[in-house]
Amino acid sequence: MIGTSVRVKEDKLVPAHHQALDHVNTCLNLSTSNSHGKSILDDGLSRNKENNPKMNEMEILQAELERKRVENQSLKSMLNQVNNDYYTLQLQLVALREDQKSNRHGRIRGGGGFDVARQSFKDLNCDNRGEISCRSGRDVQQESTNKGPMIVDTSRDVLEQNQQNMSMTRRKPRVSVRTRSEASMISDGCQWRKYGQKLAKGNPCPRAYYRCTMASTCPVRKQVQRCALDRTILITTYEGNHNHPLPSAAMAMASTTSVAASTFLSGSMPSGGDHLGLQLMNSNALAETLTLSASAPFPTITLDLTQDHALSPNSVSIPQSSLSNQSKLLLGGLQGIGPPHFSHAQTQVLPDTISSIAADPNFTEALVAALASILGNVHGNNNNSSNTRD
DNA sequence: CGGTTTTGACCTGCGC
DNA sequence: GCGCAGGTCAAAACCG
Ligand SMILES: [Zn+2]
Repeated sequence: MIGTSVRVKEDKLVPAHHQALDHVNTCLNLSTSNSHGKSILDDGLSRNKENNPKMNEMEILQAELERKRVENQSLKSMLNQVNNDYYTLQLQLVALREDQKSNRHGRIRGGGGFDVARQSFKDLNCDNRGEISCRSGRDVQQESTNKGPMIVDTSRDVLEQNQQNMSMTRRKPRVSVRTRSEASMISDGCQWRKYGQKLAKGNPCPRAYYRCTMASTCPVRKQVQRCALDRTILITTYEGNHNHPLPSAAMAMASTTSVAASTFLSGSMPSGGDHLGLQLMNSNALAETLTLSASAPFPTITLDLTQDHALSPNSVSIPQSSLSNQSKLLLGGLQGIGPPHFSHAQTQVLPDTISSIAADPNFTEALVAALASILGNVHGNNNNSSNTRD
């Protein structure tokens, strides 16, 4: 049982993060396990040298197997750690850049000055790392949207930001994923607890509300609802960023939603309107449609994974030049084509850090892995341990 | 028995 | 102010 789940996780992990694995390999000291394996190997050699060459060979293979197993385990834990760190750093980088930019251009951006990068940064602060102490009680506010401020910090800056957060609470970006699925919920690696269900107007299918239970203070929520027009389509909407370490299985989706939200909030929406859509092809020739919308009550990024194989890359409906850099960054990552190229006109807007993230193949891999896991869940079986009764 | 789901009540924002 | 709709709470039921 445990072995099975580990193997599944491993299969998902390795192709998605082989770059990270390479990186791990360079710094991982495997000498302990290697020498250990070798000593076993030598013992076997000395004992069975004359008697049975086949036995000898078998022991060699067994020792080799054992060594690989130990190596594999340490690599896995290492990879898990690297993934966690990577996700954390990624959030911090995006948020930090966003923070600097907003400091430069004044606190409130025109159009949609969403504050989630900063929020995710503070989410990280209330993580189990205590070295950053500038927490302002954001998650309290985010949790209790309508219950008034519960912060005692009297610093003017903090209060000002709190007020801004209050005004922005209703504008938290969301990342919506449309998938074809018979199951009640796509499995994204996280643990969720259902806390409500509503019949939304205009949709006979009820909308379910879930909250992340991997940490008691985690602000992440998601809504799951079937499409009214096509009930085979499952719409999963994520909101917020995890403030705790994630299992590798959940890392892909969390990274994608987090980066997508950060992408969206980082401003630079096309000036022509508050809604755009485009279609893209990833390396597996599966078509997705990405929609950014700021006109909805909540700014929402919709990732449409319901259209199979039929779309042409020519169907991009919006010229790339009208996209924000970060949008292109995300799309480039989703397509698995490596770092995107940016026009000179927009290079100024692009933070170096974002660029370096984009240039990191791990980033691309993570995004592609998210899609792969989603698609795997949709096209494969959709069993989710926490929702077997629906 | 602890965690999760169910479900009616409640809260809040918004349009009229 | 009122009604509506979306979202959340929390007690009870359920489950392993
Ligand atoms: Zn979480």
